[in-house]
Amino acid sequence: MEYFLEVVLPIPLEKLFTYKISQAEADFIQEGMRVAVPFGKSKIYTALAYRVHQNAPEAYEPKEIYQILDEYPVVTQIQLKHWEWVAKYYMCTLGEVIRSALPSAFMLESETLILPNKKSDVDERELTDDEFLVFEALQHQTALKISEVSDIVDKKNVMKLINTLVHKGVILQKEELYEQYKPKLVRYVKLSEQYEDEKQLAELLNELTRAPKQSQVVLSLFQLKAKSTKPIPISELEKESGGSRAVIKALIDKNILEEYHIRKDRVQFEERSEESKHIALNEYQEKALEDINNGFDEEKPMLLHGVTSSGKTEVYVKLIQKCLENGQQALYLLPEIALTSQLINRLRHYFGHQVSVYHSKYSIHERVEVWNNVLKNTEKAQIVLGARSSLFLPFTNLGLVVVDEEHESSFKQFDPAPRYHARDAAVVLAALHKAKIVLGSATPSIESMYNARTKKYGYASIVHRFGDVLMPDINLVDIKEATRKRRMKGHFSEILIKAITEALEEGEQIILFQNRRGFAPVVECTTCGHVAQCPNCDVSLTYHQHRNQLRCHYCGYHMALQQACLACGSPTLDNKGFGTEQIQQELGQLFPNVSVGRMDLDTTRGKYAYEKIISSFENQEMDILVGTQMVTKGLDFRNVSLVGIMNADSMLNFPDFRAHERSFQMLTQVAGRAGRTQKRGKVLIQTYNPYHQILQQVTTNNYDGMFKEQFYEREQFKYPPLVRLIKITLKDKDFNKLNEASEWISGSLRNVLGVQILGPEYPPVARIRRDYLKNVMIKIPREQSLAQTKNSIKRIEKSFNAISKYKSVRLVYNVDHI
DNA sequence: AGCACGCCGACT
DNA sequence: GTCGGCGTGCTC
Repeated sequence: MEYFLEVVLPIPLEKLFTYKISQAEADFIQEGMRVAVPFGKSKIYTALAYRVHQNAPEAYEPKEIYQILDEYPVVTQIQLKHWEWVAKYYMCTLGEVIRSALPSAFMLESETLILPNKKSDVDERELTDDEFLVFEALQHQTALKISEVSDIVDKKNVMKLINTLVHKGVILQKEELYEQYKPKLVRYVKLSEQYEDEKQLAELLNELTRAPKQSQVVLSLFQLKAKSTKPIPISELEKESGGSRAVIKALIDKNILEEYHIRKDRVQFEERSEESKHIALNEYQEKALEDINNGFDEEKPMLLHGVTSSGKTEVYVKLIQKCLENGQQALYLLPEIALTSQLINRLRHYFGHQVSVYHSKYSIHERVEVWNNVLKNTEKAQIVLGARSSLFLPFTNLGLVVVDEEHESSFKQFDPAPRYHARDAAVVLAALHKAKIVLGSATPSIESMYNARTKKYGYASIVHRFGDVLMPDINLVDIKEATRKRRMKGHFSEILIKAITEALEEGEQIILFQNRRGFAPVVECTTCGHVAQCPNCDVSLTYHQHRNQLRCHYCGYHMALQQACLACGSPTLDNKGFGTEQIQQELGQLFPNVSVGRMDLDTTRGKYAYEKIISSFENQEMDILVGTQMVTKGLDFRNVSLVGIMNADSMLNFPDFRAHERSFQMLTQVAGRAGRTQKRGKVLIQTYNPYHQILQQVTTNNYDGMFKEQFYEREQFKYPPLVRLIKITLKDKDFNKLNEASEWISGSLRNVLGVQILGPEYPPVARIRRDYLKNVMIKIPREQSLAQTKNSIKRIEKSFNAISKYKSVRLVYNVDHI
C-alpha cells in the first residue's frame, strides 16, 4: 500500500503539495508536524503536514519527503482551522499565514554545499582558471557554500561554473539543513566523581601544589559548593576563583573537573510579590465586571467602553484571575509593543512568572520558547501578553482573550499578507476555543460600537475615572488668529508657552504631541520651488537633522543634504512644515534649562529603546516629552499635568473617511495622559479651525455625539460598518500597462459583481520602489454574501492572469482596508 | 516566494 | 565574445 502526505509550504501558492511517504512515516506523521521536503530543482523547504492519504496523484510522480522534523505536532488543529479562516477571509494563501504565524526559527532552509569529489582523478590541465580556483580551495576546506564560491572567483552567478565542475567530476553537491533554533546552554562544572573520596582529594591537592592557579580553582569550587547545593556555572567559578578560562579548561582536560550543560530558558521573570494579589474594584468597575460576566453567559464578545484612566486594566486582571482559576490560558492583545513594558510590570505584579510576552522585537529564539511553553501549557505561559502575532500561538486551552485599545488601527496588518485585523481574528479565535473575549477602549471604533448597538457584541461601560479624578480640562487655541497677529513663537502660541512655564514651575511634566516625524517634511528651494524627490517613489524626500540627510519614508532611500538647489543651483534652501525634531529644537531655545525627550519612529529602534525613553520620563529625568502617535497609546505617567497638541488640523484634514473618527480617538487618548492623579490635568489643542465639530466633541468628551455624526456620514456615503471594503492594489513598473490593467480589472468587477466599485485611482503616493500603483475599491453591502463576492473576485483574477500582456502586474488584496 | 532558464545590452 | 540584466514559467 502506498501512502501520501499533503503539505502546506510557506509560499504564496493556493495549492497543497503531495509527497510520497512510507507506511512507518504515515503511522508516525500527524497533522501539524513539520516535515522537510525537497522543492523545485534543489532546495529543501520546511512544510507543515496537512493530511495523510492513499490516493496516488495522477498527473505527476510525487517526490519523497526528506525528513520529519517533529516528534509531536507544533501546530494544533484549532490553529489550522483559525489560519484557514484568516487565509480565506483576508484573501491570501494558507502558506502566507503560516509564514507569518510560525516563528521563523521553525522554518529551516537548506543551503547547497560543494564537496570535493575524492573518488575521481582530476586532470588539472583540463580546468579553466575559475574552475581551478574552486578545485584548489577544496583541497584545503571540506566544504564550500555557494556564496563562498562566489567570493573565490569574484562572480555573482556561479551556478554554471558549479554545474560544469560537477560534470567534470571535480566536485559533489549536497543540501545541508540548518536548524536555526538552538536552546541556550549554560556551562556548569563539578568535581569528578573519583574525588568524592577524601583520600583521592588530598592526593589531588598535593599534586596541584605546583599549579597554584589550578589549586585555587579547586578550592573555590569547594567554597561555592559549601554555600549552596545549586549547580555551579563556569562563569561563576571563573569570577570566584580569579582563574582564567584556560586554567579551568586545563582542569577539565585532566579529568579533574567535569563540564556539563543545562538547558536554560531565555524567558525568565522574577517571582510574583506575594502581597497585593487581591485588588479592590470601585463600584463602577464592579458594575462593568458584572455586566461583562453577564454578557459572557450569553456567549457574546464584550465591548468595554471605559473613559481614559477609568481602571480598565483592573477589570481585565479580575477576568484573567477567574480564567486561571478555571485552569485556562489567557491572551492579552495590545496594539503596540511600546505598551507592553508598562503593562508587563502590572501583570507580573499580580501573576508573576505566569506571564509570557510575545512580539516582533523578541529574538527568534525567545519566540520559539514562548511558542513551546504555550503548546505544552506550562506554568509560564498561562497568560500571554503580546502584539497581534500572538494570536497565532498554539493555545490548547484558551479561556479568555482581552483586546486592549481595540480601536487602534495598528491591529490591522498592512504589509506582508495576511493583511488581517487582530481584533476581528481574535473574535474568531475565541469562538473556535469557545473562549470569552473582551474588547476594551476609551474610544471604541465605530465598527465595534455598531456591533454593540446591534447586539452582536455585549456592552459595558465605565464613565468615571478611577479615584474620581476629574476628566482633563481641554481647551482649543486658535492659532489662525495668533499667526495673523504674529503672536506665534515658532510653532508655539503664547498660551501654550505660558502653560508650559507654569507646569515647569510646579515641577510637573509635559507631553507635546506632534503628528509627524522627521525634522521637516520637505526642503524647498525658495528661488525655483524645487523639492528633492525620491528616485524610486513618488514622494518628496524629508530632512532628518541628526544625520543631516534627506530620506524617503517608503523605500529608505537617502542622500546627504545638498548645499545648493539641485535644479537651479541657488543656495536658497528652506524647511517647510515641521516635525518632532524641530519642536524639540524650538523647545531648547524657548526653555534652555529644561530637558526635552523625543519619542518617534527614529528614537525607538532597537529592543529596549521604548523602555529607555518611557522609564526615563517616568523617573522624571525629562521634563517634556515630544512625540508622535506613540505617546497617545495608553501610556500611564503619574506626573503629567499638561498635554499640548501642536497642530490638530493635519489629521482632521487627512483625505480618508476615518480621519474624523481617528482624530477624535487620538486627541481623546492623548488628552487622557494628563492629570492621572488628583490634580485636574490640562490639555491645549492648537488649531487653525477651533469650530470644527470633532474638536468640539473632543473638548466636551462627547463620544456619543461623535458616533452619531460619523455613523450618519458613513450611512450617507456608504462606508463601513455599513458596507465591507475590499481594496485591490495593482502594481507594475510600466505606467501604461498598469493603467490598462486596472481598467480591465475594474471593468470586469463592475460587470460581474453589481456592487459599487470605486476607481481605479492613484493612491496619494503613486509610485513606491519603482512600482506604479493604482487602487480599486469594492464596496460590498452588508446583506450581500462576502464569501461569494470573494469567489467572484478570485475568478476575475484567474481570467486576468490568463492575459499574457498583464503577466507582470501584481494584485494585492486588502479586506476590511483601514 | 524562490529559482532556473532564456534572451538581450555593455564591458573585458 | 562573455557577464549579468530582467522577463517568464514552474514548483508535488
